[in-house]
Amino acid sequence: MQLKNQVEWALHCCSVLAAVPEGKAVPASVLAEFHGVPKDYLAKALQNLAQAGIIIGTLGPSGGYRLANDPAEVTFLDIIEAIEGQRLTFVCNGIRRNNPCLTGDEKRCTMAQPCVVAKVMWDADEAWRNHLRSVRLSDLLKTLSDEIPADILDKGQAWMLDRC
Amino acid sequence: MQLKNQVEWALHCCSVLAAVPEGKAVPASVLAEFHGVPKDYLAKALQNLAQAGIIIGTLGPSGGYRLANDPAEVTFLDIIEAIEGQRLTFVCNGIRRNNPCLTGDEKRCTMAQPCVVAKVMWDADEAWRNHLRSVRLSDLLKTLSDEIPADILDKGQAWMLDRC
DNA sequence: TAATTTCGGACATATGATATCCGTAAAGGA
DNA sequence: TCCTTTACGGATATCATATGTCCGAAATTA
Repeated sequence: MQLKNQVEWALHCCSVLAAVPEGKAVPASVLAEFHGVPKDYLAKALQNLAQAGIIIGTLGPSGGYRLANDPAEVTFLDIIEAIEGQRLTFVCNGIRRNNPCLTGDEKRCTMAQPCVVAKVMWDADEAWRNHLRSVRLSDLLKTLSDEIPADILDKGQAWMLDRC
Repeated sequence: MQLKNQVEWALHCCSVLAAVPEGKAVPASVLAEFHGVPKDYLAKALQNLAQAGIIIGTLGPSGGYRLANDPAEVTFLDIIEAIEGQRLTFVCNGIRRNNPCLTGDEKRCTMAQPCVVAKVMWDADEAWRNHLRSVRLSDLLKTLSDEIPADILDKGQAWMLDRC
């Protein structure tokens, strides 16, 4: 079980877009070059983010992507679900249904009334989600500016603006 | 991102084995029939559990699988890791390495010093693991005996003992 | 000895992740 | 208006992993 590489790309891209000046849009090709990942495949991830309403794509020269909302409104979970979809990591195929000794009610396993195993797994899933929901893009920016010297960040800024 | 079906099978199988009387061993074929899953493929999952030291397989007639330890010693995480392996759900490919504006130290992303993104993801992963570590096979048995009428459980018991 | 069982390996198939390519439409600049 | 740039959507190819099956070897018991 492993998250797609696109998740890593999407998170870093959103982090970049959150730091770009208002009104500027960054093309997929620039984001791809910046991160050293294949442009066409990254484009798919960005399209997913756009469909989820996290970023907005604009056409034409000087077009590209920008954040749709304030960085404080975007959680890690939003971004991850845009890429991975919203299905849970554990799916209950209900193999208790085949248990020759259970009857009717005991066999059921639904979201509302999960079986003993599914309940534990889904609770764990929820713990994962809760943590990801608690971290916002704005938190990421803050940590970045704490960890990375300002002149380095400015250099990145400049590199980016140079090609938008 | 989705856990293998084998995880569901392994959890239910361990739950069954935990309820089997001391000294009895249950063959893979019986566990497969009980749950209605393909015998040969389930066998692979059981082999993984055996290699992880969670269950013990014995050869020959009246052979089969039994729990290696007390149900109170076995956590959900133990079982899941036996099937899925121990690698984290998020792998950092370090795309910051390709960032043309970072130098030396800023590029690194290790377990000891994760980058900002990896840290959040790995913390979330740890929250997931912590929950799974907190639930033991004995807890499962307790919940089962609370939820399922005793006569049904006994029926399952009997069905099982009938073919071991 | 014969039947049963785990064990390990080899193999086949299906599904999803990764990646590339192309045509279309929209928008901006010359 | 024309050309370039860009996102968008679909089609396709490739690779890794999950799923599933089969077989022979070794061990154990009746």
